[in-house]
Amino acid sequence: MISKKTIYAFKALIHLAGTPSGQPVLIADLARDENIPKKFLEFILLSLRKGGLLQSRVGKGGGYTLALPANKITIGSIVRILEGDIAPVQCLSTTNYARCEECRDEATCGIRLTMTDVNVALATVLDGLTLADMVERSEAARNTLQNVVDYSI
Amino acid sequence: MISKKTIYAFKALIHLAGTPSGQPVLIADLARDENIPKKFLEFILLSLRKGGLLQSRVGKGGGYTLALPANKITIGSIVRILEGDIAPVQCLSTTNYARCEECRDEATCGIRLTMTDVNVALATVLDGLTLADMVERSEAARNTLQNVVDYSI
DNA sequence: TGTTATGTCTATAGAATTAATAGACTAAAA
DNA sequence: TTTTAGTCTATTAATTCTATAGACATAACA
Repeated sequence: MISKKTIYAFKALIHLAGTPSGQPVLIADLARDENIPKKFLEFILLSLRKGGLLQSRVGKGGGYTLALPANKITIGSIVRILEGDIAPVQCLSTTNYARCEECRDEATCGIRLTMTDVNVALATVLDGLTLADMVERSEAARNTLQNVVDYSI
Repeated sequence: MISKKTIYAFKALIHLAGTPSGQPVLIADLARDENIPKKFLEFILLSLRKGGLLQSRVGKGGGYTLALPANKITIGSIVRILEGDIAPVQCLSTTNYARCEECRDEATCGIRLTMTDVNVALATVLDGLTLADMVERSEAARNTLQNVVDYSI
């Protein structure tokens, strides 16, 4: 289950992706519009910036903008930055590897050998989806619904 | 990331799958052999029994056995019992659905529309793997390693 | 029948993680 | 040099996860 922190990040990124490019958005505005606790959002945006997904400018006229086009920002990269990892077991993590406490032998651990498949499946789907997908799918759904409404009038 | 509870469940189930069929295993033995806190394991085994994956018998000669052959026990079913769910967002859960707090409109939520793919990928891989895979892959790895050792002598 | 073995159940305590807040600091612009 | 806005470090609050305790119920067997 994805944490609230990551959901907040998605919301903020979607908001930024929908802002005319170059126009910085203030943390305060983002927090208000998306209903995210401001201080918590600060921390999230900072993580995303350090992760290379956002750019910021301080001072008047400052704020946050995407550092890349939305279709270059994968959902996987967002999750990795905020959840620390994607792997279902830490002994499978590349970014955050740790041996499992009581693992007698990693090479023959049935849990690990099976979770590898899960890890690959997750990484594949998460790295195949981007912020642009989030925006586009939402728009597509809105349009479809709009048509339904139009017809029904 | 999978919880310790679920890892303990895997270990216990693998142990049971490796026990001659019909032979009940005591909680105490499982706890000792697999290095799992006994009371915690009690609770885990109880959950698995209520979930239909284990059978138990009380009294002398009692203990736990698998309720199904290992190749009929999917990893997905184990995870669902212990983690409550598989879905990355609760609004996508079938077993445990809940509307996301601040979701304005579920039908057009970009997060939800994207996480659907993740949900499907996860369910597919988890329901395609079984306890038997865990056991077999471990054995296969052991055999391979054994051969390497043999050759090197 | 009663004694022992074993799982069941409810409650609670402790630890770890996640979510949220506070306040001082730094950088940029006008 | 004043105002705006992000940065950083600490701390607190809430929640979830892990673990433990103890009384209870059930089955086997002498």
